[in-house]
Amino acid sequence: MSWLKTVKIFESVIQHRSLSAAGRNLGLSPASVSRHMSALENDLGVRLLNRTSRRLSLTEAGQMYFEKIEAILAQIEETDRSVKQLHNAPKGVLRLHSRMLIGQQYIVPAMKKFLTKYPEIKVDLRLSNFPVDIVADGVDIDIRMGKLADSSLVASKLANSERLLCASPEYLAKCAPLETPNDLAQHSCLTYRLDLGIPVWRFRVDGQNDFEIAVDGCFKSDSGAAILTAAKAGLGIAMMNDWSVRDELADGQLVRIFQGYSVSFSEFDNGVYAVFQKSQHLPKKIRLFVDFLKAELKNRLN
Amino acid sequence: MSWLKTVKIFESVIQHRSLSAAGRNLGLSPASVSRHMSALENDLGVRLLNRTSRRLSLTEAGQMYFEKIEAILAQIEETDRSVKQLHNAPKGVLRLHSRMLIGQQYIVPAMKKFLTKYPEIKVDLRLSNFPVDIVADGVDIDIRMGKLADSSLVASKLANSERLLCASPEYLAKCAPLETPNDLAQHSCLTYRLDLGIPVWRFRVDGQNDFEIAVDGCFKSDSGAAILTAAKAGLGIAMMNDWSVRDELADGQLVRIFQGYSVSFSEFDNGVYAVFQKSQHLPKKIRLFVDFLKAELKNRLN
DNA sequence: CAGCATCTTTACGAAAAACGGAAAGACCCT
DNA sequence: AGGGTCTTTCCGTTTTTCGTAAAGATGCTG
Repeated sequence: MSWLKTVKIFESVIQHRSLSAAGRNLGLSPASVSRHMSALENDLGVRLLNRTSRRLSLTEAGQMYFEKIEAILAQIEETDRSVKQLHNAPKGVLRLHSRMLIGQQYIVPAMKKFLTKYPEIKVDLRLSNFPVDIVADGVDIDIRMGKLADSSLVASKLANSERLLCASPEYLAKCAPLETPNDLAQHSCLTYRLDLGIPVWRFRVDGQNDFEIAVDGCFKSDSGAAILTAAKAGLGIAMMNDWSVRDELADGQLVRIFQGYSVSFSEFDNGVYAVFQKSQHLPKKIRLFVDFLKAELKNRLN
Repeated sequence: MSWLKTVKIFESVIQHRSLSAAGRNLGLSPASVSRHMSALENDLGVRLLNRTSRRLSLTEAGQMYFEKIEAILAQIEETDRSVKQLHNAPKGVLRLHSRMLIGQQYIVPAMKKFLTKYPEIKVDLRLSNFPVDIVADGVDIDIRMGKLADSSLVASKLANSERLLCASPEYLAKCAPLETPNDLAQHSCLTYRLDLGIPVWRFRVDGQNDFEIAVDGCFKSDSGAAILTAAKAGLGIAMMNDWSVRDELADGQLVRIFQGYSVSFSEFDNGVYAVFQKSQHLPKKIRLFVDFLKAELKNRLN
C-alpha cells in the first residue's frame, strides 16, 4: 500500500468523522477507504479508529498517530516545496569550473554583476587547465573551448573565438624573418605543456588545405597567463585566443603574425562553450548563468 | 508510486552510490530502481541525482532532499514504534465506566492495587446508572450486568452474581406476613426508577416456572446505594445484587427473604461483565484490566 | 416496532501499477 | 579497440488496487 496515500486518507477520515464521507471527498469508494484504514491498522498492529456503522471516533493510539502524522506530513510538504523552489528560484550554490585564463579575464570580472543581480546565488569557482568530470566532481557548469562529444552533456556556445599567433615588437625586430609558417622552425615558440609529445601547430588556408608544423622554443607552460607574459617579454611567438590578447594587440605590446591563416592546436572550433548536464529539470541558476555569460561575452568579445 | 518505498530506495541508492547496487541490496531490478528515481524526480520537478553509467552523485537538490527526508523517515519510524508500544506496553489512559454501586464497592477499592502494579496506566472512571455508548464516548471498558446482544462488542464475564430480596429485621418484624411472592403486593417494595412503566419483579422456581409480580412502594431511586440505605432504614423490601449486601446480611442489618426463588428484573443472568470493543489489536491495558478485575472479583465475591 | 436510510466490511471481477528480463546506449578500464 | 558494468527504455507478466455489489449493523422516524 502507498503509505502516503493511506495516511492522507486517514487524515480525511478523521476530518470528516466517517469513512464514506472521506471517500466521497477524495473520490474513492467506501470500500477502498475501509481497506486503507484496515491495512494501516494492521501495519501498526494497533486499532486507530473505533467504528460502528453509525459512529466513528479515535482510539488513544489513533489520536497519538494522528498528531504525529500531521506534523510529519507538514514537513514532507514543506520539503517538497523547498526542493521545488530550489529548482525554480535563482538561489543556492553555483559550482563553476573554467580554464584559468578565461576565468580570470572574463568570468571573475563578470561575477560582481551576476551576484548583484541574483543575491541569493553563491558561486564556487574553480580554475584549472584540465578538464573536470562534471558528474563526479559536482560541477554545475564548466567553461571550455571547443565542442565535445559526450552525449550526456550539453555544450552551449557562449562566444565565437579564434586562435592567433603573436609576438612582441622587440622579438620580431631582432629575429629571423617570418614569411611562411615553415619559418617557425627557426623560432622560439611558446607552447602549452600538454604532454602530447612534440608540440604541433595546425594551419589552414582559405578554409581548407590544413597542414601542421612542429614547433619548439625556450619556454613551455600550462598557464596561458604565463605564456602571455613571456610573449610580452619577448621570449618568442605564442598561440593565443583572440580575446586573451585583445588589449595587447590594441596598444601594440603584441603584434599579430600570419594573419591570413587560421591556426589551432587541434580542431579549428575554438569557440567558448558552457558545458553542463543534460537534464529535464535544469536548475534555474544554471540556465541564468549561462544566459548571463552569453550576453556578457557578446558585449566584451565581439 | 508508493512514496515511502521510493524514498527508501532513494536512501539506499545514495548509500550505495549506485542504482544497481541499491537494487541488489533491496531485491529489486536496476530497471525498477531507475523507474523509482525518475518518478521521484518527476514528482519534485527536480533532478536529484547526477548519474552516468559509471558515476553517481547528488545534486544540490538531492542533497537537501536527502537530509530532510532522512529526518522525516526517522520520525515516521519513531511514530510507528511509539504507537506499537502503546499497544504492547501497559500504559496510557484507561477509560472506565461502571454502574455506581459496583463501581464504588469494588472498582474503586481495587484501583490502588491495579495502579500500583501498572504505574504507567492512568484511569478515568465514570460512574452512572445508564448504559454508555462505548464507541461514541470513547470508553475502553464498561462494567455491566448481564449479557448484551451487540455483536461488535465483547462481554467478558467477571463474576457470577444473583439478585436477592432483602429487608431490615425491623421492617420484617412489624409488616404483614411474607409467605409467597404474591404477598409482596401488600408491601413497600423499593424499586429502581427505570421509567419502564409499572415495576415488575420476576421469580423463578427450580430453574423453571417463571412468573412476574407487579410491585410498588414508598421509595424509588436510580441509585442502588440509596435503595440500600432505604432498606437498612426499614423503608421496605429491596432487590439487590448478592455482592452488594454481603456485609449487611452477614451482620444482620438485612435479612434475605424468599431464598428458594431466583429473582430478577428481567433476565436471570445477572453476572458482572466487562464490555469492550471487539478488536484484533486489543490494547494491552484493556486486557490487563479485565484479567485483573476478574481475579480480584473472584477473590471478593465468591 | 418495523421500515428506511446510511454506514462499515467482505467478496469478486476489472483496471491499473509495478516488476523483471532484454536490449540499447554510455562509459571506464585494461 | 574490446570487455564489463552501468543506466535507461520497452514489453509482457504478475501483483496490487479499485469499484460494484451484497450483507450485516445501527440509528431514526412514523
